[in-house]
Amino acid sequence: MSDVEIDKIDRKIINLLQQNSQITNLELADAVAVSPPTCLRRVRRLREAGIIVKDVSIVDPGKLGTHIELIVSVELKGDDRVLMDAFEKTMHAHDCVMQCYLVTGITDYVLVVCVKNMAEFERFSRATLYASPLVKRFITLTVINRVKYQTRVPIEI
Amino acid sequence: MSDVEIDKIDRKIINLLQQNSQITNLELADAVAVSPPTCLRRVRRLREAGIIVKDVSIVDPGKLGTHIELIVSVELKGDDRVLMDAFEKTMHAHDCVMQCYLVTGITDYVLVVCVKNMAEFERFSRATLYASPLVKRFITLTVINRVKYQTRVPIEI
DNA sequence: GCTGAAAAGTAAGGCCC
DNA sequence: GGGCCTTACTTTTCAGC
Repeated sequence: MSDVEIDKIDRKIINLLQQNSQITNLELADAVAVSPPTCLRRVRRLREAGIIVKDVSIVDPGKLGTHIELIVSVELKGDDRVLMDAFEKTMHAHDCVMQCYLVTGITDYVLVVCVKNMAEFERFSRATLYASPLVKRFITLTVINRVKYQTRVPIEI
Repeated sequence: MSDVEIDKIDRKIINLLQQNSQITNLELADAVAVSPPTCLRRVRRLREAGIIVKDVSIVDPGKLGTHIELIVSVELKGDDRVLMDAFEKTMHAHDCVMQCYLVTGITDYVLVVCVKNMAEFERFSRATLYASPLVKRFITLTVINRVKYQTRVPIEI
């Protein structure tokens, strides 16, 4: 949790691991010009500091049968933090909610939802959005095409 | 590219790798109850088929100094596919665009943008949104809190 | 033909400098 | 922070079902 010093080499390591976490420690060490043990120590430090959260495989949902992506804009009735916590907990509980953002502007929450079919979305919206005393209304946008999807956070060297 | 048969074991493998791609082949093989070589062959097949696209480290942007996330809703003037292709190319070219979705509904594109500060967003919007002959108007929502961020696509076993 | 078993190659991770 | 060595995982080859 405590702030950790991040130097140029660390940033290079983060950038490379964000693009390919399968890279071997030897290749990584070579790319950032330090010895393998040093590189390993740095990577471990970044993990322990919670800067590198986890390593995951990215899957192409289009190759896995039918799936629909939706973007839902949720407008709230009020700003009761207790109700909002409950709402956020519900979002965490539902696997189909890929992303959930609390925002300022013309709406309050923006969700990215991934479902197998509209029946599943119907069930989800009934269970969470219609059911919530906090939700005033919501607007659903259907994703035609996921033009860009990048997990990499831009980091300046 | 060609469609590949995906059975229950493959789906289990995908689910596990989506949660942790650092798992060893031995652990993975054990978890899905096949031998390590068989497991390795299956993982390789999933990669070659483009189902597993890549492996990445997930970083906590909050731990890397200042950063602002924005959600931009872009409304177009028309639906000229040539201009849209140009717009999408621009989105790919800009590192700060984390996600870009083409959608149906009250808007046309939804972007998730990550910048260091508002000056950077200003530059980005001038270079891409204001500059585009295709963009009618856009609405910017500032992310207060990234409530949920999941890369895992839900897969039924 | 696909799966599991054993062996060889290779990288990770600890220890000392 | 870098070099060496042990350990363990990956990965190929081969035999069996």
